[in-house]
Amino acid sequence: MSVSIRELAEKAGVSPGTVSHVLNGNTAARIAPATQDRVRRAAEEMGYRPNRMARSLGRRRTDTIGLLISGLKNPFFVEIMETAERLAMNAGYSVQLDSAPSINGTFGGHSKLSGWPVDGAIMWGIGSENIATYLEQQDSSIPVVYLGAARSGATDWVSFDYFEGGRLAMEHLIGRGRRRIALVSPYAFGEDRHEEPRHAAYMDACRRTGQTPNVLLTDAEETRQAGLRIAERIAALPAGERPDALFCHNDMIAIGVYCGLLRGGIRVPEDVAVVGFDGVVDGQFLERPLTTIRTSGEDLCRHAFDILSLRLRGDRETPPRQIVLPTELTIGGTS
Amino acid sequence: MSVSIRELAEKAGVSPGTVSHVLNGNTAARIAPATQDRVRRAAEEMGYRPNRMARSLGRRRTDTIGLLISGLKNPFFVEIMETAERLAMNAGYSVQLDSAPSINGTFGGHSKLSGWPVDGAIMWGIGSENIATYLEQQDSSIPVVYLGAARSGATDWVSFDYFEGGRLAMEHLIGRGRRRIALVSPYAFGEDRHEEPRHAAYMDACRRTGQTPNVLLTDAEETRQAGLRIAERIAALPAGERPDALFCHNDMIAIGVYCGLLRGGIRVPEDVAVVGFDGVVDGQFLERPLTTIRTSGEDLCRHAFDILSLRLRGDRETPPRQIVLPTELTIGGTS
DNA sequence: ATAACTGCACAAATGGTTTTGCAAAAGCAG
DNA sequence: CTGCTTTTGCAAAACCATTTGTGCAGTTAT
Repeated sequence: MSVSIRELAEKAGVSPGTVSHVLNGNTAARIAPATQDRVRRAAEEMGYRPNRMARSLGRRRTDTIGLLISGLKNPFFVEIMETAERLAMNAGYSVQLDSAPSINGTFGGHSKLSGWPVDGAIMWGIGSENIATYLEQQDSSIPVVYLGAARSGATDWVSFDYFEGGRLAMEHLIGRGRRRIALVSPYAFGEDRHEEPRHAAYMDACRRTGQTPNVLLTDAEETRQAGLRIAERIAALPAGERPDALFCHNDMIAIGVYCGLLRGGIRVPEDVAVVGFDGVVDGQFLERPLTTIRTSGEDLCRHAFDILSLRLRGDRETPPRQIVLPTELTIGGTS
Repeated sequence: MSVSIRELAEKAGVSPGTVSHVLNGNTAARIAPATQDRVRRAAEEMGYRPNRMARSLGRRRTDTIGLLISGLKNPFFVEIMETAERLAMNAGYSVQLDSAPSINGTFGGHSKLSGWPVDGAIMWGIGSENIATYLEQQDSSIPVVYLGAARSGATDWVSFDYFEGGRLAMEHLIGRGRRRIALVSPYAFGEDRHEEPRHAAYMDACRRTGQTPNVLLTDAEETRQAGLRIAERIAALPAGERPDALFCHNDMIAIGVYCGLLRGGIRVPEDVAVVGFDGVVDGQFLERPLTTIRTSGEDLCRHAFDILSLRLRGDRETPPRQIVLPTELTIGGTS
């Protein structure tokens, strides 16, 4: 058992309240320097650590932020996670991670969330069901910063300029003479995410260059395996009917696609060019680095944390911060 | 603000204690069915959720297990993490993740750990400093199951048969006629980890086949970047002085090595064979799947969790469980 | 002598759990 | 039916480990 504030108080010859005042640096309590010394010394000697449960209970805050993201199999989210962890630690917060298996995976009821209360949260804001479940468990008045998609209403969010990213990708492919570009996406048009800006950019570019849009769906998956399956379907087509370029919704899919194309005997980029999205490090460790639209998960998370810090410090009233971060074309060897 | 047990009790017309008994299914308290109904209904109506801090404080347990692992950039650890999360959730536990940036990265003092108390922990047992720091923060009497390395003393642990894995890798390479096999490892001999069984297996095989051992060190890193650098060094050698095979300490390194060799114009496996270790999914998404020694992070974690469950259920006295899991050679296209 | 200040103990509050105890109801022998 | 024991059902209180505001004795300043 660990040592309690009462034992420590006894050893230092003061009351528990005094210990608390000293150790929390409560200057309003005006504890004599000599007493402070005694308390601190005793705390050191006994290896006192305040019980975090009791402390949070009394203070009505946990010094913890929640991080709700969707599947660490995608290194993009690992980057966000590690950044959040780092920033939070430096600011004196802990992180409670709640990671859904996939972007569309549900937590299957609140029992699948950790359930620990947090002071605020950062969440990858796609699966609205997950968000609702999460907020239901938390005091719903905690500040939340959403990631990865523009949101309506007075919420704080940070996202990327996905439309511009899509435009960059399409421009690039078109500039390389591709005229039968297909989009590989987990999302069908008209579904819940019909506002997907990458789709819009794709459609836009098709229209401008007179191409017939061709969307290859991965059944809501965003994995390498899904990409692989898409590539197999493409490889099975007669050479004349194949797209000459694939704009993939993210790098995981693109990596699977790339790999599947090569295995199907299709040359990349000679026969089919491949462009991903996100700029995860994995894409740089193919024999040809993946052409991709780079986004910085670190920047994303940093901005989100800055906003959250602001709210946690009490600024609940200033207008919502809504940030759109730039994207950047990284030309690799697959296009 | 959320509703407290007192408010709920008032609404149901009972005392707070009774509410607690009902909601926790305390049969010893013999609450009349009708009263139970009333309480449950009121709880439902008011959306009551017990405050987890208060609950943990009173019960002296957190229903949370700690998971101390070393760097989710390596998908091997993601697999462990997700497994732990899943098993814990099903058993009614939450997971508090504490992830060091890398296997040798230090947390830099306890402020870098989340600091939330847990009922028990599973930890990847390499960095002894991290472990000490961690245990110092926790009630040191909590049960801990170590992962990934045999440990002395009466501790529970689960590991793989790394020596056998190393032997499999070396046999395989030797069977394919390789006679200038180098080991790529983050650990020098004689350092803190001089017991590293993969080294032992390597040395063993060298001795039996009369090869001169050749250990290429990555400066304690286990990343793709480190592997890439090793490959660059190899590519810079005159063809005659190059190893004809590389046995890499893990898949991350192997992927970097593979990639670097290709970019250096070296053919894999014709000029140099590459074998990894772990069997992470990333290795299967190179144009040639990586030959590797497959280990199941899921099995590892499952066993660890079983043991931890046992201890958490009160079995603290039975002899330590120490489990060594098998490894398996997966032949890909890089050897 | 009175007012202001100093330094700390004290106690209430946080939101639960769990043990104890007691009144009322039920069971049972006479 | 009475008087005793047992059982039932729940309130009450102690406890968990801390924070924080109040109050008060003792000291110093005016």
